[in-house]
Amino acid sequence: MNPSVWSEGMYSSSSICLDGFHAEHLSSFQLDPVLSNVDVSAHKNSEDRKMLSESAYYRSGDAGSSLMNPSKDSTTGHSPIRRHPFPASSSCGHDEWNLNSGHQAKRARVENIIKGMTSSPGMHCTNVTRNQCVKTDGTQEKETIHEQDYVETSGFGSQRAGKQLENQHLRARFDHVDEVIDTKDESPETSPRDAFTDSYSEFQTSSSREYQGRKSVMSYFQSQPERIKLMAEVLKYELSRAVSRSVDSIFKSMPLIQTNIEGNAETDIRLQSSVGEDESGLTCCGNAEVQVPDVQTEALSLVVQKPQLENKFVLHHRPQPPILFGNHDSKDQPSERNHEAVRQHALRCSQDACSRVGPANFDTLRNSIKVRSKVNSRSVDPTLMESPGLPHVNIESDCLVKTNLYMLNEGLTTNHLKKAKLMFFYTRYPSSLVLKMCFHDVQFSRCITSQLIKWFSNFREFFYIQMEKFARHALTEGVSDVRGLTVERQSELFRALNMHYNKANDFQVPDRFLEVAEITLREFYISISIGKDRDPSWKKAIYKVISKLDSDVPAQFKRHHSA
DNA sequence: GGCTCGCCTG
DNA sequence: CAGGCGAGCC
Repeated sequence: MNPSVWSEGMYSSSSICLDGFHAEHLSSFQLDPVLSNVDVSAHKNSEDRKMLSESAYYRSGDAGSSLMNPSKDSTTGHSPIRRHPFPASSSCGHDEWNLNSGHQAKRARVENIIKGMTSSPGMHCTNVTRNQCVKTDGTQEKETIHEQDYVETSGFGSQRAGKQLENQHLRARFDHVDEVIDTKDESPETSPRDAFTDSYSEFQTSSSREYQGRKSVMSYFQSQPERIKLMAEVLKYELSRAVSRSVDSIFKSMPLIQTNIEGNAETDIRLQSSVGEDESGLTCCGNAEVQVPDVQTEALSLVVQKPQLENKFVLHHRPQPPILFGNHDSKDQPSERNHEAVRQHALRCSQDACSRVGPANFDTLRNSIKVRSKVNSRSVDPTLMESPGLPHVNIESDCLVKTNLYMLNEGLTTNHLKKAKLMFFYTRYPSSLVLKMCFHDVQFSRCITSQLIKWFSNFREFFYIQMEKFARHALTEGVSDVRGLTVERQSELFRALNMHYNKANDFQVPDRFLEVAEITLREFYISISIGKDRDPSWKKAIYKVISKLDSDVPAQFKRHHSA
């Protein structure tokens, strides 16, 4: 029997043309490893479903607030502690805020503001439009600033010009807030909100009779302690803004967590949709190597970037370096260090924010995050920014959730396994460095490393078993010339290997792997043919030969900023 | 002693 | 594929 005929004719009867598949792959290759895989939509859809369900879990607030905030009312979804002096059903208490309610209620509210207890988290002001309820609690806070302004301006009367300057300062500071207040359906006589809205205009046009009427009532608050409280409010607002900016800086650097921490379905959807609009074409990790028109498959791009998918980190990223704090030189920055930096920074920031901001400013912080999400989602519909059904999410829980979302995978996934199998086509004995390079999204530990090593051990085991089996089979078939032992894409041996390591058959197996397989087959054939297999350790020599045939793992498998 | 490897087993 | 085990290496 002709050995060359043996290798092909014996095993190629039902072979498939993988080269044809390869060409097909090339035609469908796209740059984006995560989003361009239209041909694997079925697979991706299942992942998306998982993502959506998991993100919905976060959005529901159950993950953050219910578990983490035992004080939350499980039936209403809102905190049972309602610090706002007015019930939500009264449109922020407008009806109660009348002249007859007296000064005590106002004082109580102002004192609450100063104490940072300005709002009930779940309250939604129904009589406001545009941006007011975007930041439900934050707006509430700003609204109270207007109340303060009104108090001050109403108390101004014919008094000091310095007080006027003070109010003008406040006017300029909160000028952008003025436009958010709607005064519909409320008469100026009975609506304190209207009074607040118009306070400055009334202040400037002191001929307003309504204003004059309120002035006499509000003059109660013109005392020095009230001014101090007013300034305290300003300081509190500044602190809130500073905290918000701090948090924003985190999310600018790590936008991928915005979707999940927000708990806002609209935001989530918009972020998802904006992904497709992102002209940068980069994933959150900014994988540059995927833009190299290398010969690889969609399956590879799926597997390589799959951890992001599994972690619901599907958001795109602007061109700036993704996750660097302090050091903006992304070159030669180990990904592990970047991730660790993110974790540490997020932890510090979140802990810092949680410890510094008062209970009221937690809400401001939360709303700042909320708005930031909208900003990044591009086409922002202000109406979507109102989320009446949005359950109150305990900001402290948010802090923990956010921090956890920064974490790396602490376990290997099935996609890591798929990736490892594809890597086996290049390296049978990967070093720990290569493993860390290729699985940079995994928090390496002894356990993880051992598992990866074990995987490749299992891969080798299967590989060598197949080699021995086919070598013995060739011997029984009477193959006498080792040169006739070849491994080609049509051969049964390759099909068995391909089925094991590349079950989906959508990865272009490198030719080098065929060469290595052929060498291995011949090594086994020779050893068996000369009786070396009687030595219990006869395979060791073969292993030693094969271990020297490893190739470099392509850049697609490695971290994005590795050379 | 810790680690890796291969073999065996489930 | 993972766990257990022993061998070998450093």
